[in-house]
Amino acid sequence: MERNRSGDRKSVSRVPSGAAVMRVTVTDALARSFFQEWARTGYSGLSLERVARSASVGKAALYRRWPDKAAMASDLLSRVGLTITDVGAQGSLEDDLKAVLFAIRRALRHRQIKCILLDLHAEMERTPALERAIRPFQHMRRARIDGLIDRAIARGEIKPSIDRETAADFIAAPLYWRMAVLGGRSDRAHVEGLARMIASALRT
Amino acid sequence: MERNRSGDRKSVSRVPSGAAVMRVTVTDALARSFFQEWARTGYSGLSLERVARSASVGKAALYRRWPDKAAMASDLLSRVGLTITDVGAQGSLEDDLKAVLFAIRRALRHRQIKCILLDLHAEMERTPALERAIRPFQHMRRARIDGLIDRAIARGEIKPSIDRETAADFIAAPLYWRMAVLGGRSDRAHVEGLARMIASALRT
DNA sequence: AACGGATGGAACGCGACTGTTCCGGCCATA
DNA sequence: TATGGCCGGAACAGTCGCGTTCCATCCGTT
Repeated sequence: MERNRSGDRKSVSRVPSGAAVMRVTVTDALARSFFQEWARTGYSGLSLERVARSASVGKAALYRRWPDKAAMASDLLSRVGLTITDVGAQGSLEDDLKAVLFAIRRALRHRQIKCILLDLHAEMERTPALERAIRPFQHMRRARIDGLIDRAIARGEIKPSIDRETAADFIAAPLYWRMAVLGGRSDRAHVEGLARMIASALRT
Repeated sequence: MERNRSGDRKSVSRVPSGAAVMRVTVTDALARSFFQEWARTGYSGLSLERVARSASVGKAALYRRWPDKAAMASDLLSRVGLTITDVGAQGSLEDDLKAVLFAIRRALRHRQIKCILLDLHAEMERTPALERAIRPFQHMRRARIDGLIDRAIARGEIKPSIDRETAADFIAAPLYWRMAVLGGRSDRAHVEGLARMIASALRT
């Protein structure tokens, strides 16, 4: 085998390409393929070579942007973080809970997000870089739930002495468990029942 | 390179081995190494070659027992299932809950079990064989929780109209979320608070 | 209009894992 | 006591991904 050097007869036709500036379309295609492959194969089975191939992009273009898998994951995750929108304050604890739960449900309904989250939680134990990348998300979620609890305390709906950490666990966990871990569904009635039960737990 | 066939001079010393019956010690060593490696590298990064190596066992001995990774995982998981013991009925809903929660906590305290569970939940989405292997566990857990709920209904502590599925989610999820997903701790007081809050939610 | 760095594509050397096959040696069972 | 078939070890061919390097081409910027 020989390199395809000048002087060789053109072995196969080549598609034109290139410009003096990184093209956003290439970066976006790589990001899309990265998440798609992540959901399909899991993080540890994720091959950057395949990512580039499925994005119809040269491998060199990928490695010019990110040095390795962990850096790529961290960078892409941090970008997604920026697009998260807050849910406003509703009138009561139960309505606040419903708003948060519906937001969680909206995310977990996407099979891709569900798979990546499950995989991420498993991989964090082994790849500290991922844990660092995901921390901002956890803080954001925590802050939102703290706000929710503050409002409920101000309204007198729950006691100020509540263990906020455990309260936060109660809000996120059952829906995640049902949708992500068990792979079940969650309709409107389920979310409303959940909100009622969580509210009852928090009032304890 | 040549095979090490009869007639060659002994190239290196070889440790004696072999018998006409599969040795349980070999099977056990493979099982131990399998779970150890699983926790370390995750299912998809799990190499049977490494499993055999770390068990100090020939690769052939492994492949003589199981045809591939999925079969090995299914078989070993089903064996572990047999060792699960039931927790007896306590006097009240809250005490029943505490018993179940302490059992869950005991399991999740082992880093190895925690890692494997997280990984399993992520991998089930991709490897149907694992889903099939784990189903008996889910049924077992479900049956136990159904029993707990039946007793509480009989005592009049909760309504017979309760959504048992959601109730089961409430029992398992918060502790799993805290210990496995977030990597946090759970002391005795936490479990007791959890039991109180879950009981309150179930009574809704 | 000219520049220069990005582009798709191809290949490289390396290392790892897979599933299989062979061997001589050994020992639990019948 | 005889022996069948398991044992560790080693090698195999094949596949795959890694991270790098080269090329000729192209086109957004200045």
